[in-house]
Amino acid sequence: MSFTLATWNINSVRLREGLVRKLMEEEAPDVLCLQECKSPVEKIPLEGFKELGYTHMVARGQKGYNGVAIFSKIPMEENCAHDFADLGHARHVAGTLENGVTIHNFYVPAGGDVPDREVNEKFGQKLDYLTQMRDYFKAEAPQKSILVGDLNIAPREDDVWSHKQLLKIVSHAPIEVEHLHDTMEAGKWVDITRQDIPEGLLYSWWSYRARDWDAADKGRRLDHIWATPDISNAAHGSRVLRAARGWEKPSDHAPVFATFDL
DNA sequence: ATGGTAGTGAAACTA
Repeated sequence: MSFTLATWNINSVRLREGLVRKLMEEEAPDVLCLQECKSPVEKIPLEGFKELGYTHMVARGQKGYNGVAIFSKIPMEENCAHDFADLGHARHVAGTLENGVTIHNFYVPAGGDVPDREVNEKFGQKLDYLTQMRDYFKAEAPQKSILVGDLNIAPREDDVWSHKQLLKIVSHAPIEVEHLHDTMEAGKWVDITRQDIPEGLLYSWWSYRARDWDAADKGRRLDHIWATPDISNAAHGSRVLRAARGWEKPSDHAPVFATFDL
């Protein structure tokens, strides 16, 4: 079977229910992973999504902040949910599809403004979160698994509009990129987006604060799709739906897609 | 060096 998966930081699933439905109707991924739902699970507007065929959901939520959800047209059961770094935040949930593929959906802490844990507690929490992710995947090698989400790190030079100017900016600082690579290695994860699109500038996020995000194009690739080696060669068709950043009342993130032929 | 915008929820926090 073949299935298409998308990951999108929606920045409020209730405010942007209409945009989620638009994506479901126009792009129709089999599985849609959302981050920053900013909603308790019981207030997620399920009905409209169900009508479009997304009859399965696993989610974790809280009031006002964070929140992750996976919507699927394919039968899916909850696998697990972890509170890495013990922040008490809804930042991870995992589901297993009926084909045996497990999907981990993450919203990694943004990490505040200063890339130094000595002066910025939030940056320390981000590094600790990544370290615990690493240890979790090192303890038991994930198999037939996909990891997606807003990882809040743009690891490569061509994942940002200016490598040089962002070296001291949280999301592209060397220490956090190192932590992300450690997490990747621990689970033998393959970066599917860059497997499919190995060359060139590629972004999934553009700040709300830019005067003209499209013309300025000062983006970063913060949203990722990874897979374990046993299914990584089944992946193809990766893309970023940049157009969604230009929709009315948009999220500051664009959805990222990949297709798996299994 | 600063401020620019957005969401939640009704001030201050987070991004």
